[in-house]
Amino acid sequence: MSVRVRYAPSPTGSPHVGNVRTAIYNWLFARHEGGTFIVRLEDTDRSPERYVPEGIFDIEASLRFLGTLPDAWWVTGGPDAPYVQSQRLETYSDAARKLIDSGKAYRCYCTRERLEAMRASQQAEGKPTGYDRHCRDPKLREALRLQRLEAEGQEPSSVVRLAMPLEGVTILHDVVRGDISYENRLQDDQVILKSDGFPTYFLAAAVDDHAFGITHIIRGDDWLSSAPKLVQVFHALGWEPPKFVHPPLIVGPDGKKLSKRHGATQFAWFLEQGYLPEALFNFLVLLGWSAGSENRELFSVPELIERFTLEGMTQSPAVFDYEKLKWMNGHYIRRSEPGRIIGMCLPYLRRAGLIPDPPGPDAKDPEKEAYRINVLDYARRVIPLEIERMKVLSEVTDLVGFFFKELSYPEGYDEKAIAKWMGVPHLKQLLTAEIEQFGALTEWTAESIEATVRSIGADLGVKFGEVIHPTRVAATGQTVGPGLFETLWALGKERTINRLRAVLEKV
RNA sequence: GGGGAUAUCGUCUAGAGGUUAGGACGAGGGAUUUUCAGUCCUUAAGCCGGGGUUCGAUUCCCCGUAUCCCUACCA
Repeated sequence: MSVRVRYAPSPTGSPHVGNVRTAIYNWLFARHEGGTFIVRLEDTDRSPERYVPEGIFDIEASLRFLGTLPDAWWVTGGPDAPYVQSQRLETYSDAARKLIDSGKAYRCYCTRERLEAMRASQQAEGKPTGYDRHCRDPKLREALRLQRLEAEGQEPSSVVRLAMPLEGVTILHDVVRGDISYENRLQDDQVILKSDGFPTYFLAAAVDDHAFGITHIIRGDDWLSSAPKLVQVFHALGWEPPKFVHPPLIVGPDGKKLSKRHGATQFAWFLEQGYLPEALFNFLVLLGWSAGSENRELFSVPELIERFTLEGMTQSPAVFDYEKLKWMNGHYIRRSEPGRIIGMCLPYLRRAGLIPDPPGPDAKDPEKEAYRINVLDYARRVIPLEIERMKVLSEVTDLVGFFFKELSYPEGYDEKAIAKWMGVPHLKQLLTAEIEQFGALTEWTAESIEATVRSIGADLGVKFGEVIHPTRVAATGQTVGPGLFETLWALGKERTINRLRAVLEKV
């Protein structure tokens, strides 16, 4: 039977990177096996604090960004549509009814108050917490129902609970962890249908996984403990559960499940910061999976599809190392087509106010032309010089800022840079000579600039560094940056001379 | 309190009875060079503890310890 896997996110906002990784694993496995990758929305939790309807767009965006497109989902539909659980409520209530009829589940009329009191006393006595199965007894259940009926004057609300077997064990066959057994008597009579008519995860997942013909459930390790309940729902419904695959959790530096406390974890943040899809993809895959003895960590997506097997899954939690991600992102930035990086950088420059917004579609041609020459061409000349220094795209604004900002000495100049180089004795002579000789250059190239600067240095009788550094500071306001000559070239003759002149006037 | 899982450099990991315990990020040093970055070379850094099994355990088993996860009308 061919592999069918699913990614089942909930719309709670921008996806957590852990979920993104789960999506990647499912997608890779499906692609490696030539199987089917299904994405369905688990929107059965309607409580306002957790239900974020717009989250669905973030989920879609994350899948598109990474290129892990499903074979079937709510966007394109598919043979098992709909792929949104809130649109399948009848299926779940049918299943619940079937379970009640067969005695595998029962209605529970316990109030939240009773449940809370029960839990409180269990905790106070140091006893294991869990539902006391009060309503599993038909007599007690009916008594409670009548009591509430009388008090409330109408049929009381109820939930449906799974009647867990009271004996025996549930064996979970986990592909990465082997067989795990759980004692049934320790499992709760889980609520499977809520009083609002929505199913809980356990019912909905079992029903849908069965309906979709899912063969492997690949999901985070945080689901491992509750897996026997899911398995029991399958059994109760008379179905064979899929195979389970529980990759390890992604944790923070403190070893706890990665969350906001550890820094940004949401997909949207990585997008804003300027992480490349291939870097995120590559990095996330390696958090819980390894290509074995290959001793490599840089893989293209096709290479990963080729290599991705469940045997490569690791089993201990992985700390999310932002530094390593940055390194990898820098690596991919450097290996990208510069044009692509430039295009991705422009929005950051615009947002930082370094370059203006492009003229609208109905702008006049001369205006468009001016924008192309003054803004785009300049950006295209300047950004490539900083590409090897970028770890994330958003850094571009700091990196190329000096190219765009208006500098007026000492405004905009780095203090330490001034202290170090704007007081050297030969400064005025140097700047004067540069302004004059640069002005006379007919060809403004890195080579011609270098030749000019070198000869000025020789005339002044100072070491190369003694002319390089002051020149850089005068022209850029800082001590770091790309090679001086390409920097001046990119800056342009006019801008360079203007800046040098402004400095000369003030020192 | 109960249950489950996990345990190799600081971090991600390779290893599947005998290895100089390998690679990567990060850190240190060096080279290149006009700075930074990059690139190249290089150094330090690890098998949780205790019992077994075995001629021999990082590796297999048990116990302990530690950590994490679950323990909701959330997923």
